[in-house]
Amino acid sequence: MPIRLRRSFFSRSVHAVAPDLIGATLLFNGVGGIIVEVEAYHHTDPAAHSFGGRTERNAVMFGPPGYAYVYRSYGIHWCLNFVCEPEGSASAVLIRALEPTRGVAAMRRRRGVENERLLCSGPGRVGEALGITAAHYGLALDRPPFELIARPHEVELAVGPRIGISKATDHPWRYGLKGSRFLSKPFRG
DNA sequence: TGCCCGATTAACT
DNA sequence: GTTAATCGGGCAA
Repeated sequence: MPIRLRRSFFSRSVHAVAPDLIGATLLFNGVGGIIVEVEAYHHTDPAAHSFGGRTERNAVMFGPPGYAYVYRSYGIHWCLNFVCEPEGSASAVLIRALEPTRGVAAMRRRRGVENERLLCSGPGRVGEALGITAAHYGLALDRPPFELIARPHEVELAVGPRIGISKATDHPWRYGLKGSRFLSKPFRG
């Protein structure tokens, strides 16, 4: 029987939650797959959206853990984060890539691509494949339309520096499923 | 109000 | 490897 992740799963340091999400399954309205790549962001980290303090955009990061932080990226894409740690720490995990397992036809339709490897291999692609928008900002992760299922067994992790940022680039806070072909980019080494 | 730039992607050369 | 697309957040004025 699959075990659902509870709210308490997110009541830990973002640096503990992020690697533990690799191998878990993320579904949104029954569509999604296995989380194969994430990045951790904390408000003491200059690369985090919460670094400059609370604003309208990042407000949910300053609230209790276990909720969705959704933001618009480059005016084009919607990216999904899971808020972590005790209330007020303003940290979150960016969901960067999934291995598609459920609702693949729906994801192909939304993305307009056939190649399964390209359906969810990047944060903007995950948002588009799952149909995430600003309407889902602040939703609880332990209730529909979200469903999170614990990984059934331990996995081998890949760790490296985060992608696409210009500040705090040397922290190894990107985590992936070692050897997965669904990563947004390969891990070095 | 205006300006700069970004936790990106796809389509180029 | 390079670049356009596209727009809201954040900050200076």
